[in-house]
Amino acid sequence: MEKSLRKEKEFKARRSEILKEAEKIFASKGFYLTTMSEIANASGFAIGTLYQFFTGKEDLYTRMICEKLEKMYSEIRETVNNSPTTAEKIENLVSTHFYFVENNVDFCNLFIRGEGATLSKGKTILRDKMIADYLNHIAFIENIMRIGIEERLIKAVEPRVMACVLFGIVRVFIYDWMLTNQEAPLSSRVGCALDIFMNGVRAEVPQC
Amino acid sequence: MEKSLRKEKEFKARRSEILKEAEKIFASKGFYLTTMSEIANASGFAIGTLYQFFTGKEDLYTRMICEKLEKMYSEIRETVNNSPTTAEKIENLVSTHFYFVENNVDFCNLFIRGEGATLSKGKTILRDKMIADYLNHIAFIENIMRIGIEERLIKAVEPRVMACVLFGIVRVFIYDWMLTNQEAPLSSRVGCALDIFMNGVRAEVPQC
Amino acid sequence: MEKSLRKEKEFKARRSEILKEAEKIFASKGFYLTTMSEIANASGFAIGTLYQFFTGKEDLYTRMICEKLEKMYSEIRETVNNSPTTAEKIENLVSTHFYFVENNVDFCNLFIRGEGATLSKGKTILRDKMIADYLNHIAFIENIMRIGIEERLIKAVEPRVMACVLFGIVRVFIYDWMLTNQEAPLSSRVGCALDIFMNGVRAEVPQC
Amino acid sequence: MEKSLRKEKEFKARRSEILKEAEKIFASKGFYLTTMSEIANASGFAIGTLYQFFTGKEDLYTRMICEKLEKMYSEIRETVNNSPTTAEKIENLVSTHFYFVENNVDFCNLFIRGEGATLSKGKTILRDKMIADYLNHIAFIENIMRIGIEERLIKAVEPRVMACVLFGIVRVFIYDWMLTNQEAPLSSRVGCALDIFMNGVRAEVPQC
DNA sequence: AATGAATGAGACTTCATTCAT
DNA sequence: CATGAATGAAGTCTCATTCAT
Repeated sequence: MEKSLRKEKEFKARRSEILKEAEKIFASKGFYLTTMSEIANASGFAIGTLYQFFTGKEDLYTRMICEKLEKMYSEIRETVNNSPTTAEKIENLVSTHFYFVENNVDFCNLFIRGEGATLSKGKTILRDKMIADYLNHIAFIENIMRIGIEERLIKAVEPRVMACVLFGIVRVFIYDWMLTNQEAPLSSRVGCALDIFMNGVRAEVPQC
Repeated sequence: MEKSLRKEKEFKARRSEILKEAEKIFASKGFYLTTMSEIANASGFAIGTLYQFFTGKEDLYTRMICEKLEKMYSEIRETVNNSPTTAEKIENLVSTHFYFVENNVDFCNLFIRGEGATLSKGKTILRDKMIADYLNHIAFIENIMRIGIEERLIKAVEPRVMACVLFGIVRVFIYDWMLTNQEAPLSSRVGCALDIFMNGVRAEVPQC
Repeated sequence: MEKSLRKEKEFKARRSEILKEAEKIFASKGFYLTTMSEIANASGFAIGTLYQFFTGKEDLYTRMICEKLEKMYSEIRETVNNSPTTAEKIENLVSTHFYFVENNVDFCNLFIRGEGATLSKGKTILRDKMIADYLNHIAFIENIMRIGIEERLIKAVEPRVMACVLFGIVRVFIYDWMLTNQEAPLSSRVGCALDIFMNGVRAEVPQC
Repeated sequence: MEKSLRKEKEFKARRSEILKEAEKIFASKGFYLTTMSEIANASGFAIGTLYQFFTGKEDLYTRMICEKLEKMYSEIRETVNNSPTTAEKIENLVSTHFYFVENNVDFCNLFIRGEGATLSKGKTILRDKMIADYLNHIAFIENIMRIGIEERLIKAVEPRVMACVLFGIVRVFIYDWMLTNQEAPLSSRVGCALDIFMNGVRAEVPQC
């Protein structure tokens, strides 16, 4: 019992180690230019050993992406759900996302690269998963919008559209930050992003 | 003279034919799962013939992407530059982009897939080109924002940020439309997108 | 009649032009790394035109070699046959050979490279031809040796062996000269080569 | 330790097996007409396995040639160096060379064929190596000549020239033997070759 | 007769996966 | 359970040759 417990633990530790190293290499070269042999080398295991943790290269890649995305989304959700007011929820939706990106630059590079929509011939598992994740996340934001509308914080237009816009703004800030590699941390842009989202860019019409 | 002219024309026509078919296949399977043999088959040429038009698979892919992007950006710019007012410029910036996407769904799929940032081992030509294109486009939008600020149409915050946001909104509308494949045409969302960009999502605070 | 004569002449001139250029390229890169396209370019004809003069790449190569070798051997033979004494025959056998090499360095490179023994799968035409040429030449020298023996200029050992040795000495002088690219002309070594051939290297035993 | 030793040994055995089979095929068809697939078949390995021992076809070919030449030259040198007198050194220089040829007919065919001076486009590694080997060997013989001169066995003309001549004689005997495929073993010609080298072909002038 | 674009067979090489040790 | 050598399918690209113009 104890023995099997330790084994279980060791197994997970090794698996994590592999995923960690794989992430770096995949991030720098993409799925196709990364070889199993490289991952084996980097993680200190033999090639054959990788196949005890994953059914193949594609599985390794897919799980790496999925587990990391899972982590990101759950972090965002948890923080948002724990925020008392809607305004704070919205703010944390953005700031947690930014925070994750800052701490996982390599991983996020994969998405700028964007690879992986279709890996092997027939399968679109990863593509489907990523679309599902997107739709899920949009639905999650949409819900917040809906609450905001009820609370009269947000105007009563299609909440889904607003959710998309917010997500689009988040994504473009990330994209721009990763490409331009600014000195300022991404998280310093939260206020800026939210201001435009909330108030738009139109100049204030002077009130009588 | 006449003869060489016709040859020139035929050459371009064949090259276009290849690019057209390659676009479809690349769009459906990505760079790596697409084979030269498939492109040859689809375009009705022998494999060797492809190499008279392009130096290799990578060249074929790169040129296909670049030429199409060139076309998109020039269309957008032309329309925008011909628009008399800033408001119209902004509107056309969005609508022309949407229009292009609607007419080039296959091609745009490549970007959802996002592949191609790094193709061969050392080269990042395509990646660099795409980043340059992005920065160029942002600069172009930024300029419009700047004019808008002078005209007091747009509020006086960093124009580059507003440019990014506008681009992000455009992109997320495209992304969402391509994933959900709505019945409504993408171009029907222009107004909606612009409204949020201009006015934000905040509920109107009732003025006393 | 006159017309066909001019045509005939033009045909030969073009053919020669092709062979001349082909020789240079083959000499610098060998048979396999030389392409028909290169030869076409260098000789100023279209690829297709080459096939009006030769049945293919192999034929072009084979004829180039054969005709040049033919020229060399006939030059040697003519000079030798016109030499009055056996001593002069032997001297000219060497000097004419050296002279040819000096004037056809490119061509001779092909033999240092030595390529061409077997070109296409089943055929050994060139190999056979070159072996035949070798044996012919040896027989020719052998005959001179035989005469020398009769004249008591040369000692009465197997004339074929002496022929081989003479040929071997000629060849090694050529080889060495081409590799070391000495400033001194190859022909300046004739005396030296012949001295060893005639007298050997043994120190003179002082006669009582 | 013991294990890795056995592995090392097995590795070398396999590598040798491949080289041995490759030698035969290369010898019969030359570098370009030999395919990796043939070598794989002949040696009983899969194509991919060849690439665990050699970086490519060219490497395989180059190493095969170089290692064999190395063997030949070291055999010759060892025997010569162990010979007490200069006369014996010279004799063994020839006889060991002949002996090697008799036992490596296939390999030596490659040199009659002579291929390999230039393999791939830019590289002349093999060519350079072979030239270096030639010059080395000539220098080695030259040294023996020099000693012979000191000992008054050999006459005092340029030792390098005599070295070349001796090498040329060796080579032409080999060449002739391989082409005519005589029943008599090559090694039976040592005396004959040396006699001409030492004494020349001139008829003895009858001493008073 | 001259052209040179098109052809496509076939070579080399890579690398995910397996399996005997 | 770990290992890593062996496998071989499959992809890219070259280039001699053909043939319509």
